[in-house]
Amino acid sequence: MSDLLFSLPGYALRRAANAMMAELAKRLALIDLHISDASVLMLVAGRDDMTSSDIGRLLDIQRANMVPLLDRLSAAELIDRLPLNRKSLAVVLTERGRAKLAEVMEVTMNFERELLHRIPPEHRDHLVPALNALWH
Amino acid sequence: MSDLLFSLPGYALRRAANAMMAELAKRLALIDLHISDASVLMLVAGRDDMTSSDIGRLLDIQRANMVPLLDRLSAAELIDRLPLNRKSLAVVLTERGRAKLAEVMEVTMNFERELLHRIPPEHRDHLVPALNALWH
DNA sequence: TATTGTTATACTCTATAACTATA
DNA sequence: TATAGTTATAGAGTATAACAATA
Repeated sequence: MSDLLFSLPGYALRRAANAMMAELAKRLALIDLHISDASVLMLVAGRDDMTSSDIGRLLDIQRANMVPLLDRLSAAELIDRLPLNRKSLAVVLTERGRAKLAEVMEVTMNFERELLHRIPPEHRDHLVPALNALWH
Repeated sequence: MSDLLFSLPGYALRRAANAMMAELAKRLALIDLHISDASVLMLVAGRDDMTSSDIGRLLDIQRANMVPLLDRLSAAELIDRLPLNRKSLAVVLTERGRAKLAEVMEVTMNFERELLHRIPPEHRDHLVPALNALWH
């Protein structure tokens, strides 16, 4: 029964995700970002029409939980919020935000390359399609 | 750049794990268990020599965080704690714990079967080996 | 009526430090 | 010296309800 647990796809998925997140969080902490911060910076890059609600829907983050996240990015002067109309605000990168995004890209791309490299070649190309089938 | 995020293995891993955990948590809540509770029940099944520290090491849960978890299982009378020596306690299933384990197995096996079934056949057998390479 | 942004709140999971007692 | 069990605490992520203002 003990061994059964470690053979379950769900358990392997959980442990792999936890290990990956812990490692990525450490690397992003070196540039003073949370994982969700980095996702938001990548998502709004080159756009000027994404609202807080839009971002939340795309990243599966509740509207209410976007508030402290965007406050944090705003306090670090990485984003501005520009009125789209009298109700909505667009989240856009500042100059400093674009510079930080370049750091995010370097950390992320190195990390993702190392991640894939740990997977035996015969399984490598199957991971993303298999994972996407579980949440798309 | 926005599209890049959704193509990253790390991001797919995170979203797939979150979706899986949310679904599993819902099903286990129907039998009044947290995900970690179910893991512990499966791990100690048929054994009488696993300490809290042993379980924590195997499941990657800090010793300190095992305390409320085992207190919860103990309060539900699913486990007993028997002295192994004057320092350590073995976590063992009670009669009620063995009955609950049977429910856990039914929920878990149905869930894992459905999970695998969502993955296209050509990718299915690659998921667990790929995931295991990321944390083993 | 539905949606946006927000406040308040609570719960789970996780991480660290420190302490006592025993190996 | 190292390990087991525990307490206390803090940070991070997440979920829900409610509100005012605007679409």
